[in-house]
Amino acid sequence: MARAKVENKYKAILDAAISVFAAHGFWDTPTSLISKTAGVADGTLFNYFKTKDDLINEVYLEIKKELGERTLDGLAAKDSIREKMRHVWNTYVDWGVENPDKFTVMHQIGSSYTLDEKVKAAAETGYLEIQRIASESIAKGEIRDYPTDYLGAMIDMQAVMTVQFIRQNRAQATKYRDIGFEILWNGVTR
Amino acid sequence: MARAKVENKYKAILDAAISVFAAHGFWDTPTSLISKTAGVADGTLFNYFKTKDDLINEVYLEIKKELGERTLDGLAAKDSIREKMRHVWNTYVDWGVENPDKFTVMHQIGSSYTLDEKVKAAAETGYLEIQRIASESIAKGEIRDYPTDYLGAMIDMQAVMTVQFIRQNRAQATKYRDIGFEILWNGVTR
Amino acid sequence: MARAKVENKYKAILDAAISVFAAHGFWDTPTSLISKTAGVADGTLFNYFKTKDDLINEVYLEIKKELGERTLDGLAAKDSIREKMRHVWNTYVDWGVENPDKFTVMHQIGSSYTLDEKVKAAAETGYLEIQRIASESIAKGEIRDYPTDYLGAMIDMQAVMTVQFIRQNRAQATKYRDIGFEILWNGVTR
Amino acid sequence: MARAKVENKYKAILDAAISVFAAHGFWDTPTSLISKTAGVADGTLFNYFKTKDDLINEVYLEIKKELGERTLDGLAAKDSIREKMRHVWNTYVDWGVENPDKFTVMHQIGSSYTLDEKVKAAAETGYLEIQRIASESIAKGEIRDYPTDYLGAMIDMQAVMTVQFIRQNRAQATKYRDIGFEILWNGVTR
DNA sequence: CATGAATGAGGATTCATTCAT
DNA sequence: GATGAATGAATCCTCATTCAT
Repeated sequence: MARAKVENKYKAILDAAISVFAAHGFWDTPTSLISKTAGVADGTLFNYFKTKDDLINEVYLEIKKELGERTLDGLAAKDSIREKMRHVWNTYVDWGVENPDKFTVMHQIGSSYTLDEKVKAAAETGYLEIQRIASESIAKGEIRDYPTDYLGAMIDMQAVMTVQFIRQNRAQATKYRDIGFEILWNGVTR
Repeated sequence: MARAKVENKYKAILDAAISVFAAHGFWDTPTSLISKTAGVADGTLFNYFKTKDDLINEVYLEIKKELGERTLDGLAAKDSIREKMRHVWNTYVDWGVENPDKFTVMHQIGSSYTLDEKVKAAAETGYLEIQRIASESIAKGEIRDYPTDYLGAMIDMQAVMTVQFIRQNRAQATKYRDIGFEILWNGVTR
Repeated sequence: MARAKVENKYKAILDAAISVFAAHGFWDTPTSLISKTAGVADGTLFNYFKTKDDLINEVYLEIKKELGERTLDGLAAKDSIREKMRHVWNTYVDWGVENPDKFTVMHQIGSSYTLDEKVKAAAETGYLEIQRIASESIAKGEIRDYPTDYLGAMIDMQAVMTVQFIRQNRAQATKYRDIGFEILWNGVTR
Repeated sequence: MARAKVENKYKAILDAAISVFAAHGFWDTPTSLISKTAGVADGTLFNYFKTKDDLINEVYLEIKKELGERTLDGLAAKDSIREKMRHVWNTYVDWGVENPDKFTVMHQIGSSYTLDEKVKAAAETGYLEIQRIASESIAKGEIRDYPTDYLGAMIDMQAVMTVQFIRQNRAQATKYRDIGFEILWNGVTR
């Protein structure tokens, strides 16, 4: 029970951070606002995260992990490379649309913050399987022979953009999602 | 010292800001570091930019303007849509590689800072011609019928990524630049 | 240090403010001087008062409250209007002589600072009883029919002046106090 | 002509200072606002007044001088002490009502600023004649034997208060002016 | 004399972090 | 572990004053 309470607080702080980071940007969000939002005392935050930088890194990692797991889920069941890629793409985009705060914060941190090397590495792990699949397909000649990390980054960016467009125009969600995939697919196959 | 080197100082501060923003991120760069780097007194910065926010906006606008002009230069001389697109792509990527600080800062601000609406609008103006060309080509059936702002954003993101890769691997500059264009072109045409 | 000497610190800051305000004027007293005088850290002041303006308002209110209570104390026991007025006058003047800093600061703020409307209103409350007594006496024809707020302001100003004179000449304290009252009484009755 | 221009600027700065001091208080009026209001360059102000403190002292002195002269004007023609006092009172109050800015600034500076001793002394000179008349009357037994500086200060304060009331209620100007005098007269005579 | 850009000390306020309870 | 008052370094910005033109 005591343990549960602790876990709750850790989670509460993380969630609060995501929510206020999304609203104000991590760099001008006071830790006190995070603790207030989480319903804990100012000092408590520092029992769970040594520094604010620690918290930022942790937030990033947590989001990445969630997204990674979600993306992998059901991936193995897909047969063709096209279906696999479609699966990855759809989960990514859908998750971004459903979790606007996490999505925003993930990219905000990713593009404007110098993450710990360890965290950066850990964040990648969830995506190794996808890289592996890509390599395999390249070997089979199914997709063009581009560096797999370049391909990974490309999917990422394309998704960011697509989600942003959908958010401004929810009605067109499916349309934008399909366009995005089409471009991607056409771009990488021959 | 009345009439002095006014224009110089404005420029000096702007350049200093770009350089230190690139190194530390705009949100934790003290204005005092900017003025020191620019070789002016702390207070002087505020003679040229009312607030730090003003400076950030101005930095963004200035960079966008430079890039816009550069991209347009020579564009009209190109005949086919493919050549035009190639021209835009190459100048963008080359500029990004040659101006790493400006490139970094532009995207850092663009993705993590809420710009003034006026600045946002002004920043677009340099890119209207490109949008116009895209529309024209879509009408002619040369490229697929995707929203032009979506296409614009895509080129932007693809370029960001490409520049980042090239910077980590200067030797492969041309290769990455070509791959990027190929993906783009294949993605957008049929 | 959680629960610590909270009340003490609030009081310490308030007292320090009064003391340094009296010496330098509230408008060119740095908050840092106040905190130093109070024996707390610079930042601590802002835990108790949101802004310097807040502190100024609070200082004013606190002084007014103290004076108001002091004036009321024993007032009801006096029978005639003359005795009541004499009581008010004496306490006011005596308090001013005994508390030169509070007296100075109260009038400095009162005459050169735009107080919060709320504070202004709150500051009045302690003096309503006096106004009531004045009204009553006017009704009974004991004192002339002048607006009561005008009468109130008059007593105030007369007291300020009297206290200033006494402070420059402590030996004549009683004499000035009596003269002041005499003028007042003669001015207001027929 | 050159001379005239200079005089104009001196006057312009002084007037500008009075106007903005009245609006914001002298202690948070930047000298740059004064020069802008006066229509001169920032630096020009310091050609006429060595420091801001100098300017404040000068402003005070100028106002006092004007009021002193105005009060004296026509005073000698009055016969009785009552008429003389009435004259002084009326001119003072009327001037205060007609010149709200000067009036405000004069008392703001007088009550919240440490004036140069020289200026303080110079400011008194215009009022010596009034003090002399008071002494004379006391000697003749026409008014009570109170210290003349005390009497002077009293008139001053009473006037401040009266003017403030009139300003909030212009319609009652004459009424308040008369009440004020009545109280004063009753207070000082027997 | 007039100008106004340049200066930099000073000042209010914020906020990550600590630590006694 | 939880708390939240205390801290003080750090930061943005202001403004009186100077001085080269």
